Amino acid sequence: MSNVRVRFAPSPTGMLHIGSARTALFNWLYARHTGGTFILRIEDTDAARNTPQAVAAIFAGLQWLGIDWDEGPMADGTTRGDKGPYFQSQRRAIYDSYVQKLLSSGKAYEFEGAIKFRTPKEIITVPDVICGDVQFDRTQEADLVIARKDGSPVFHLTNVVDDLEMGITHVIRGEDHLSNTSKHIALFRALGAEPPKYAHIPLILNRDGSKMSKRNEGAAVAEYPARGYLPEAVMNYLCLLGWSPKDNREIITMQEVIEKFDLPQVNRANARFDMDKLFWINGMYFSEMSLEDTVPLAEKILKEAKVLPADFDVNGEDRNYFRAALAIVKEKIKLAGELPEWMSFFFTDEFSYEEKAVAKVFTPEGLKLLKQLRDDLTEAPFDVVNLELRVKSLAAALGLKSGAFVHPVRLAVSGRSVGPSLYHMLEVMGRDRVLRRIDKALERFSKAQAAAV
RNA sequence: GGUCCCAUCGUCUAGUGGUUAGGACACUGCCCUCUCAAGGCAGAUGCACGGGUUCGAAUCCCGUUGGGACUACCA
Repeated sequence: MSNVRVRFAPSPTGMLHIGSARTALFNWLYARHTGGTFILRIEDTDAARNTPQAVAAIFAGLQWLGIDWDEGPMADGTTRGDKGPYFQSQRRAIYDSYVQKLLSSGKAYEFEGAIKFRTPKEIITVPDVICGDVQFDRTQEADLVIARKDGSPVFHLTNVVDDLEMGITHVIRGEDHLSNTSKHIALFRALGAEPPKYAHIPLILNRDGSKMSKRNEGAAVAEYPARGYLPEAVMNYLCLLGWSPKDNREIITMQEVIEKFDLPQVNRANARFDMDKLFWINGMYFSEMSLEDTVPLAEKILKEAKVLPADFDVNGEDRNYFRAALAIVKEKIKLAGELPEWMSFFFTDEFSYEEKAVAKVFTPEGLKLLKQLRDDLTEAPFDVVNLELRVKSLAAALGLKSGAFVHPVRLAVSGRSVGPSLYHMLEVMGRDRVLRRIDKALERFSKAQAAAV
């Protein structure tokens, strides 16, 4: 156990921003790397934004990502740590006493009802672990308001007081706070305390370089589980924004990152969020995930998409069918969010047919071949090996490529031109379902063609 | 406007004076193939610009340009 104490201090805004999550991640990594303590503190002094739901969004986001904290409020309402309370809204008396202290030492004064900090007019150097020494000329700066007319303390004061009271050793936060830091250092000094070490990490921008605000796509952590992303993938991707294992690897376990992570190696340039790369990383994790681990995830997503009825029991009588279908689809996709689109036809005969594919595949010739194959499928064993054998020998006998049969069948049984491996799909669906769907397609599209002629 | 930060392929990055500037995503072509993925192979694309320093600069310095942050009695 080292004496490192770092904190993540979000304010409840109704969502956990992906950039905030990355800040939390880097604090967490540093704490775990050094064997220090990771603290969660809720900066909820803005009463307007402070709702239980907004705080819950922070807990939910961190928990989903797998970022745990050693001190602070827990999601179940309990508190860990002896430096609390960890909600700023409950620390008013502490702030008041510090304001008083500054007032009585003459370092603050009343101004039209508010309290101003007599900012030292000097050049202050911020020794930043990531950015190096950064100088701020405060000789011309106006004094800083630390308490409003109504007596409530402002951010700069509460932030400094809490970091001081909670024994924070390293402040790891977004670069947007770099220019605030000279004020914070001045406050620490006025309070007779040594400022913590500072590490300002680069910001995450949109793909086009603009600021990622809460309304932008991908800004809210909650979007990721909703879209079927895996927390391990999001964490892995976030680590790669502003930090690198430096050995040309993209996929890396949190255990390894914890071992290698350190502050001086963090990049100084802002990074842009690339959803394509996250998608790819997610695919890497998704393909490594066991089928059984995928089941609950698939169940949730398929039920939300109404592909499965709400009372569908994944361990009930359709257990094997569900798993078999999931297994052959899983290896074709990168994201659980693709599951509804890829699996809906397994569970209903009432699907639509891709129009372009119909025009291309259900030609008179295509339907003739489909009929021929259908009649060939009634007797032979209905398994992958035999199915493939039947299709290939049938095609060979006619001097055709197997695709001549494959495409019409795929379209007939799924309505799609793309999907899982056909022979596996047929085996999973079973003879009855397959024949039924082929007959249905045959009837419908033969009639349509007769009518067209 | 002022202050501060930043600048290697489209994007994320490796690189700390001497490299054919490496990897990954995305992109293109080919192979494989029942489609789509995966996989394999090949390819295109980059040191923002201009000055220095140096025998030698992506690497160090200055300037320009561009991007970002801050500039609240918000956090």
